[in-house]
Amino acid sequence: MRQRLQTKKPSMPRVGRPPRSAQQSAEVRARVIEVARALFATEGFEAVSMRRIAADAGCAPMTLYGYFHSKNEILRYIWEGFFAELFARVAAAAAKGTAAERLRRACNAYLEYWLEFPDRYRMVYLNQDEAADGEHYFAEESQVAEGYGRIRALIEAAQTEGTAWPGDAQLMGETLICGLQGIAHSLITIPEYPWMAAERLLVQMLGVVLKPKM
Amino acid sequence: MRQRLQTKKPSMPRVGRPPRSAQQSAEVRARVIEVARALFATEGFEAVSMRRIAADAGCAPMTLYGYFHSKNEILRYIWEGFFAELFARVAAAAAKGTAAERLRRACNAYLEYWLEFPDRYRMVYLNQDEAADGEHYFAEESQVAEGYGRIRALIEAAQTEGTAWPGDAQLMGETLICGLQGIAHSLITIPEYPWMAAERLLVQMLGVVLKPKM
DNA sequence: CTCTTTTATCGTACGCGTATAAAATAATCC
DNA sequence: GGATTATTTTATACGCGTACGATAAAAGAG
Repeated sequence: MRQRLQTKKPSMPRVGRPPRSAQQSAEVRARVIEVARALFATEGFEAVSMRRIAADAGCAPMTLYGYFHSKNEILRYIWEGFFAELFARVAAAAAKGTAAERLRRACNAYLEYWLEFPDRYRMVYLNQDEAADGEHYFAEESQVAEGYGRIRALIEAAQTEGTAWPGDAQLMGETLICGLQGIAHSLITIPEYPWMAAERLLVQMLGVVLKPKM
Repeated sequence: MRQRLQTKKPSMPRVGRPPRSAQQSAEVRARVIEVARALFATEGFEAVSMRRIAADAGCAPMTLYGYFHSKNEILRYIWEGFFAELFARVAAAAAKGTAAERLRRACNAYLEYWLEFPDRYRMVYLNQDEAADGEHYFAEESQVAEGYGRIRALIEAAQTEGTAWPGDAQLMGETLICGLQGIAHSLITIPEYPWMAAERLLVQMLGVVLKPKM
């Protein structure tokens, strides 16, 4: 009943078909992700089936499950592209100027990105499923936590500039992020309500951090 | 090929099985909604199938579609109960005190409701489908628009009190609502991030409207 | 080569939401 | 009483995500 003892690492079988190399896996995954990205972009996430992705990728539907846990995990890989573009825009917007101006423009770029691509917003933020154990999550590590940190740094710089209110920069940053998120969410998911213009809401929201302009 | 001319109102057939009375429709709908509400509350929206609702309601699955356009429309009827409880709590919280205190407590009650029932939040705000023509939407009419109006009135009262910043009360109200929504959304959908306490985020967010306390 | 073992791929099947069309029902007309 | 007709109810079927088990493939062992 006991597993056969191995001479090398624990559970390294010496016989049998070898598992895919990391490179093979990465290649297949990359092809599937690219196929899925193109389909989702033109037809939308819900409208594209795993059968369709498999057909375009040249394999059987269930083969995809050897590389991804679920359709949603494929989507989560595609988020990376969204966030990369988003953060590139935000970084470009916040490249120069006073700390207050950089913060203002960064927030504006953030908001404009989601309002320009509401379908992407829905794919990311109206996603019901939460990642199961071992799924690719694309959580705080990498870009997102880094972006949050930059917000806080900008707030601290604005505070030393005298253009931001004094107070806990972390708290102010999280509040601002929630506020931006709420503006995007409300305008995108309740479009039938006659919201004020996003720029005006943003200016008002920035009041949690920045003192009013002269 | 032409329809037969009718003597009474246009398209009032005089023969054939008569349509359900409004009361019959209402009774069946109410029973289905109650059955669905109970099931959704214990098992969650996704986990409950139309077949299951139909079995509990004592009809064939497709019969439900004579009374509702979709599973999501059933859910939208159930929202009404959520919002009724929410607004009752908000109204109770805002019953007495200065305008600033009432606003603060109303916002706190709003936020606490969703944080206490995150599943309800997800059912309402992570809902992908938008209502098709003719579906029961539960949109601004009734309670929600009324709630928004009350927020604005409280802000105006706080302005005359001198406890709120001057400015466009409508703009400030929408910004505050977006901010509350964003706090709820972020804390509920990204629970793995170490957010600051909701009360602190709320106090900070109220800064878009209220002057700091002494 | 064949046998064994491990992994990769895929065919089949389940329950889902719901479109469609057949069946049942309830009324009037003759 | 049929026969007709408008409406309600339901049986069937489709494509979906994916669990499960069968099959194919790739390696060492003999």
